[in-house]
Amino acid sequence: MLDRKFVLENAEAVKANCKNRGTPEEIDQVVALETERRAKLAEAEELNRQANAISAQMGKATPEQREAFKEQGRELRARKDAAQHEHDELNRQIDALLSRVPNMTHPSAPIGNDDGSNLEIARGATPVKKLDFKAKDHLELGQIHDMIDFESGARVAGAGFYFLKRDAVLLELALQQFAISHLVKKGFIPVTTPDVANTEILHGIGFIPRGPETQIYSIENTELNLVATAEITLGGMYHNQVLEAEQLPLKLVGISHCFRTEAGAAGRASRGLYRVHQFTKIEMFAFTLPEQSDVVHEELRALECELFDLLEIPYRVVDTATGDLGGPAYRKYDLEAWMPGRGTEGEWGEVTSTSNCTDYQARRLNIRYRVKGEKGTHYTHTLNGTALALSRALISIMENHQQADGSILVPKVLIPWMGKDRIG
RNA sequence: GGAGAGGUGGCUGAGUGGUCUAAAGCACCGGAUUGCUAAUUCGGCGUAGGGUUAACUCCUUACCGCAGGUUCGAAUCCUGUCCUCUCCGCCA
Repeated sequence: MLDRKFVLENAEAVKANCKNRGTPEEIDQVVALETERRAKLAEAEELNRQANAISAQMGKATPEQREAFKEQGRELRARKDAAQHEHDELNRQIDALLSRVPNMTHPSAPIGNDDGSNLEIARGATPVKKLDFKAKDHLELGQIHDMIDFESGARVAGAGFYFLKRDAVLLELALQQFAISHLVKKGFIPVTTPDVANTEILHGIGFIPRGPETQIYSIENTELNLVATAEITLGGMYHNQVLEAEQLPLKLVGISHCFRTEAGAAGRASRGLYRVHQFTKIEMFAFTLPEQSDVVHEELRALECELFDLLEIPYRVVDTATGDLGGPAYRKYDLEAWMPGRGTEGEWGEVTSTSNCTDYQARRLNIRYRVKGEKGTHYTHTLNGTALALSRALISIMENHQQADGSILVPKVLIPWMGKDRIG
C-alpha cells in the first residue's frame, strides 16, 4: 500500500506509474475521497472535543445544570458519531481503492506491458551445453530412475501432486542443505515457519485469499490459509512490531512449503514438476532500512546467481518489466534456468525471483523501525528472494546434467550431501 | 479438550464510573551540583492521525490485547473474541 500523503502530493507520478504497470487507476478519486475524509475527521474530532469539555464540567455541576449538560452531551456525541461513521466509510473506500494501486517502480526497471519487455541483463557462469544426443525431459529421466511419481500423487491428492522417491528425495534434501548452509555462512538466520497464516497476514504481503481466482488454499471455518511461499510467514513474523535500526538489515532464510491452487493456469506449459500444487522452497527474506534496500536487493540477486553457478546450471538474469511486476514489487529480478527438456529444443524457465518491495508490505503489515535517540518510527523495507525452488531446481539439475546413457551427474557441491556423484 | 488466572507505557506495577491530563519505581536522555568507583537533584521521556509552524513549534483527537455495547462520561461495568500463564486430560 502506498502512503496516502505521498499519493496526494504525487498524484501525477502515481498515475503515470499505474499506466506503466498496466493497472487501471482511480487516483483522482482517491485524492478527492482523502481530502473529504480529512475534513470529516476534523469535524468529528472537534465535536468530540466539545463533548469531552461538557463531560469534564459534569463533576462540579449543580443538579439542574447536570441535566442540561447531559442533553448537550448526548447531542454532540450523536453528531460526532454521524461524522465518524461518514469518515469510516470514506476510509474504507480509500483503502479499497488504494490496496489495488501497485508500488512505485525503480527508475531503472524496463518499461513495458508484459514479460516480452523483460530485459536480460546477465548470463550465468555455466554455458548452455550443446548435447550430442536427444535431451530427455525430467519426466522421462524421473521414470528411468524411479524418482517422481505423479500417478500416486493424483490418487492421493489429485492432479498436480506427486511423490518424490529415491534419488529425487536425496537430491532434494541435498539441495536444501546446500542452500541453507551457504546462506547461513552469508549471515542469514535460518528459520522454519508455520505452513499456514492468517488472512490478515496474506493481505499484508499482497495475496488475496478466498476470491474466485485465488492462488491460495484456505482452511474452512477458520482464518487460516496454506502459505504459497514463506515470504508470507517470514514477512508476517514482525507484523505490528517495531525493530531497532541497528538490527537492520535483518536477513532470514526460511524453509518454505508452498501450496498453490494454480487457478487459471490450466493449459499453460506445465509438464511435470514445473507447475505443481505443492513444492518446497528455500526462501530469503530481508527487513532493511530504506537506504539499504537497493543494495540488499543486488545482494539477493548475486546470491541466487552464486547458488546456480555452484550447481553448474546455465541461466540468464532478467530485469522484470513494469507490466509484469506484482503489486508490491518496486523492482524484480528473475533467474531463468536453461531447461533442455522443455519445449522442443529446450527453453528458459523461471527458477528464482527476487523483489524489493520497499515499504509497500511493511506499511500494510505495520513493521517499523526506530532509530536510537530519534523521535518517531519509520517503515522498514522488505525484500524477498528465492534461493532455490526445489521442484524447479530438480528439473534443471536432472535435465542439464543428464548424460547420453540417461544417467545424471550430481553437481560437485551436492556430492557431500548426496553421498554419490551420479544418479543411475 | 476441561478448569482457573491474567493482558495497563521500553520494563515492573498501581488504578473498580468524573482533575486518568494513567501514580510510583526501574531503564534511558538532557541540565545542575558535589572531589571518592558514583551519589543527589531538576527536567524530559510512547505511538498514530489532523491542523499550525521557520522549527516536533504550538494546538488537538485517538490509543490501557482487539471488537462491540451501556453512559453525558469507561483502563474501570457488560458481551464477544484473541493471546499468555497454571493445573488436569490426551498426544508426536
